[in-house]
Amino acid sequence: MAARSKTTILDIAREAGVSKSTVSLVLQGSSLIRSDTASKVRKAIEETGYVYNRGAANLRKAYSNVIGMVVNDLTNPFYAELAVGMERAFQSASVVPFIANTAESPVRQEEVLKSMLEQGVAGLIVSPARGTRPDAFRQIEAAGIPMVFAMRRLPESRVPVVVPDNWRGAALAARHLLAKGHRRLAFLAGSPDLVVYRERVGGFREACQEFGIPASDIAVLEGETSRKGGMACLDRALTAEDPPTAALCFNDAVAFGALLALRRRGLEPGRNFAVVGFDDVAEAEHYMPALTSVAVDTAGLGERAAHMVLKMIQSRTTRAEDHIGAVNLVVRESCGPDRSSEYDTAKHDTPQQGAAA
Amino acid sequence: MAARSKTTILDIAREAGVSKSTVSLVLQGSSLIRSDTASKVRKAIEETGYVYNRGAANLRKAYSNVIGMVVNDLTNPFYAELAVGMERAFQSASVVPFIANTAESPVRQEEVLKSMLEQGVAGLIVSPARGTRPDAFRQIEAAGIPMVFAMRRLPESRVPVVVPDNWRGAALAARHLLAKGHRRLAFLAGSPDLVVYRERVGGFREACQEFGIPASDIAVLEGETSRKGGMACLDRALTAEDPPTAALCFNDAVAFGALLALRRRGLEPGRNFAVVGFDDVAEAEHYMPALTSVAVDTAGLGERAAHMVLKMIQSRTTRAEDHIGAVNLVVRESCGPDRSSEYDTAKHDTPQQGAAA
DNA sequence: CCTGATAAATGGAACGTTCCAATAAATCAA
DNA sequence: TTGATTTATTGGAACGTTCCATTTATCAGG
Repeated sequence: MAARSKTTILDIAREAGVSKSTVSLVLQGSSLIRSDTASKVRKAIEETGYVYNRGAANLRKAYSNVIGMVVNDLTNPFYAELAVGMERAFQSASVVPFIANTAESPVRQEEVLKSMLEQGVAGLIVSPARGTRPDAFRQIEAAGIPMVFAMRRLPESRVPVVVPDNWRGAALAARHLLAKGHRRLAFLAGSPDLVVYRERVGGFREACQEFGIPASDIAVLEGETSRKGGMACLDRALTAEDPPTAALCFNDAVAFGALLALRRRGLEPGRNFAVVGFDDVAEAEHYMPALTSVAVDTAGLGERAAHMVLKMIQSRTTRAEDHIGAVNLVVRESCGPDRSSEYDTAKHDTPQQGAAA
Repeated sequence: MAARSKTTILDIAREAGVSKSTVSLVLQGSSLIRSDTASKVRKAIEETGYVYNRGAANLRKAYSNVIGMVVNDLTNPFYAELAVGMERAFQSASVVPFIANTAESPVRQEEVLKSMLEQGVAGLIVSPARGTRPDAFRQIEAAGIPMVFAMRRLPESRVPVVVPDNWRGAALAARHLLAKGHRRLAFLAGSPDLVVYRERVGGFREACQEFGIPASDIAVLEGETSRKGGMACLDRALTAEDPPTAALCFNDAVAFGALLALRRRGLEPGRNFAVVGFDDVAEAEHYMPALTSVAVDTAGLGERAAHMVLKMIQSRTTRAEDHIGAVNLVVRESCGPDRSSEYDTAKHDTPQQGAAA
């Protein structure tokens, strides 16, 4: 049914009675072309249903307008939000981001990266999958393609990163709990193969030390960083001989799981046990109880990463300075700051700006 | 720092002491090449850090291995899940899906589609943005590119669709509420510019009619299809002179909003007011109270859509039969099926399979 | 050792664009 | 009117691949 012959620049040149070069110039919006010829050409383009072949163009031009965005878990609203922030930045730069999901699989990640390379992306924003080998990006670096890591960093990598101030965020959260009088604390879920984890646990430990909490009174429990993992970790924490009274969770998903597990045990989050999350996803505000969490301005970080890679492309460099994003603790109800547990209008978060490290 | 000269097929031909044609053949895994020459070539590829230029290849081949996936709202976990289902299907077909987000903007959608066309996608899976004009896909259809709509359909379109059985799902849910004795019902959020909406409201009305409910006793309230919209709609519903006792929500996000609004008013969802959602996102099971919802097998539909477009590409057609996915009602706690409101171990959902229409 | 067949490798044209150098057309100063 | 300038337009050679038609190497069978 469809006329499956492709129209090229030559067809529309013939149609408009000009040369292919003229058409090309028009396509690029050159000012060298008289405006009446230009509109003649544009009309022909309109009529023939011509579609520009970017592959052919890139062959000659050696730079493209697509930027790859590789994320490790799209179903996590956190990463979706990151992606949205990036798109916002790209839109005004007339580049198109193509998103691909690795589902936390290094193998899949390799495929995806290869495909993006082959497609000729101008730059890359990557949130590396867990368990990524150090040499996974060798080829990209060799090709000199600008790349930045977002939200996650690799141990020994020279690739610039855009991450929140994990250490400070965790310390902030822990101090909040300590200031409320808690003396036996737990850190729930995550595992040390992620640098983020080490940073967050580091901040957590530091704050505990400041308050003179003996190491024996803090429990750091590894586990899956999901709702399920949170439930499991909390259960594990509470079965200890001398259980903690408060927990800092690796991220909000874990925190939601912890809250759920508390309820299941007949404990009331906020009153009997304090919970703090990390990331401050949109849902945190609307949870029951509303979750106290470390806000990292996800979309802002995404935007930042986008600008970074854009600038790198422009200045044809593969290096840039790391950006450590400010964080701040958004206090809501899950630590029971006020002893009332009414479901009144959630107090509006007034993000007191935190300084970057 | 980086050696910014690109290696081509000729470079590796020289390196391996063969012709470019041979290299090309090796790249395609042809059996015409003796295995020792092949491995010689592969070694050269390895050493030089060569990256295949798919743009150049497509120029000659006129078919590509990328499929575009255009979704209207990535931050909705529902669509993210859809995307994941699609990826699963594509992975085994060695095609790479590139995801782009339109954020419900027809303008952005146009840009994104144009870009994908230019990039030479072999096929397209689209969940159209709200307010998409009927001729938005004219160019794609003219180009004869296989396309399927997922989750949403356009009023007068011949493009094949993969959607859940919205009508039946809504009817199922409404009957559930009616069977529980509710006689004043509301349908919350959404608006008639979406075909999905009309289908769901249709099923809802049909069920009410079956039970002989007068039209004056059912309230259909339009509104934003978000948590916020849900809260607003519920508030609106309850201020009516003779308020409903149960609501079917356009989707789960709306339902979560409705539950929240109930709590804010001091009402207990499940006991004082029944709420049913639609889509059954992962979160529904873990909510408090666990949300009764119409399950649509999102990932399955995504997979289905992927296979559909794959098949269309293979058979070079632009037509296919619509797929209407089976739905079933997952009964949890938000309609208070049992009058106990304990937070005990959530009853495990036993999805009694519903037949397709 | 040759013949014919088969297997393996190759050169060249094409794909649709951009860009440079060159030409043609329009404009201007004298 | 003419040459000098400026403004518009154009052909042709790339870009990195595939694929067809050839050429060259390999191998049986006589």
